[in-house]
Amino acid sequence: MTRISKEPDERRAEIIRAAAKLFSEKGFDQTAVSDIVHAINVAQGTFYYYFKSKDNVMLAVIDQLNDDIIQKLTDVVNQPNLNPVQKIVSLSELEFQLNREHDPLFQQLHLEQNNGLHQKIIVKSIQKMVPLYTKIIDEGVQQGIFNTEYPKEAAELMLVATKFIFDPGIFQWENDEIIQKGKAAQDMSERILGAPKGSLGVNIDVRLAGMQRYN
Amino acid sequence: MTRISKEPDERRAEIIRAAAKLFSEKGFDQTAVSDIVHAINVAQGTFYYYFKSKDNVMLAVIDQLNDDIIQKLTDVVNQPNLNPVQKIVSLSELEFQLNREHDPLFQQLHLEQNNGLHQKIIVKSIQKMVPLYTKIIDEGVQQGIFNTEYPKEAAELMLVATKFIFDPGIFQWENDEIIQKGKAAQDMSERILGAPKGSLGVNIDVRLAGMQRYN
DNA sequence: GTCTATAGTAGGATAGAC
DNA sequence: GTCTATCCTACTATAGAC
Repeated sequence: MTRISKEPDERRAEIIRAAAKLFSEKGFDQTAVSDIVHAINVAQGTFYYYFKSKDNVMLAVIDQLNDDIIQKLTDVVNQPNLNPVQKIVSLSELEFQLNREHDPLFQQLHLEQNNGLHQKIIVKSIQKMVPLYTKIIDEGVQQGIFNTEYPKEAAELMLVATKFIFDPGIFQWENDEIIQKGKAAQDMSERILGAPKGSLGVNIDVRLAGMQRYN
Repeated sequence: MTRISKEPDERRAEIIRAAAKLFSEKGFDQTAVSDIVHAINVAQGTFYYYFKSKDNVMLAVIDQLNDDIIQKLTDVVNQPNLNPVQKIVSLSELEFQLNREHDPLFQQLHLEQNNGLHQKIIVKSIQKMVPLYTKIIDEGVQQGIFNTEYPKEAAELMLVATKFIFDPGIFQWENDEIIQKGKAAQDMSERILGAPKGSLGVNIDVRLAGMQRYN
């Protein structure tokens, strides 16, 4: 085969693009690395020159999508005319709107065999969201709406708990269990943040829906 | 090779034993299924007759160890002469004592490539511990020491958060971060359970150490 | 129902030439 | 940076023996 050299960034992007397409169409497990390289006429070795593993290219694909979402969520946090409670609610609503649960790409991750990859993606997503929630909680504390000595840890705990507990790939619950856990999450969030009982109850349905979906 | 039939349970146990030995000695990834079957002179087909996959036999190995631990923890919960706070502390102390973090078998699970398997094991462990903590919290509520409408969900939230956050295979923290998160965990646990501030602070050092280790 | 022997497939990953 | 060639090993298939 004739050798065609490209700019590293371009080649890398090319691989990601082809991988994303195939993962969506055929599924992650059904797509072999050889499929990806055939699609763009490069050798298997070239793939491994750019990516450590097949999992790794999936991570790159997801990262691109997530960066987009994080940017939009950041805009909400920086809204000057929302109070902290409104911001938390808006964040949940936006997560719900932007959720990719039904994107075939994300469906792949809920399969048992992709647990490891899925976990990495959840952890990355949490790490990006923690600063956003921390900032809101900090504001709330300053304004006397919330009361906690541990804003960052509270954000982490709530994010880790909800992302993992409500992920259908990790725990499987009945519908009534999800409703109960949603109510509990509201109660416990209020306690952790030192917010008045019921204050985070606005739009609880939307928040619940969001919890079950976003990864 | 001559054919030797054994009781299914015996054969199964034999495979688990051999696998545990090899996984400990050579590592999980470095042990091929062919190594396991050679060690006990059975055919590859026999292995797959008893286990669906290599991951699966690792799960069986870990399950055996965990059942042991759960039994001992259950004994603590059933101690009649301990109050709920003492029980929670004792449970943490015992988890610390029995922790297998330094067992080479468990070390394997913290390797990146075994994330999926590791997660399954954590989830299983949480599912077994939730009833224990729920029972303690229920007792505490009845005795007016705790105050929550969601004992089970509180147990789940605390377990999920601590097991995942403090697992070195999932999140990596600096020492000072761990200390800070330990303090936060105490504060948030008290809030979630509706326990007096500082009431869960007994032996915080031991609880912290436990959190970082047990999977 | 339990086990062997054999043969093979699939596909992720790597080494080393160019 | 790219390619060719090859490795490795989890897993499957099967046909038949106890």
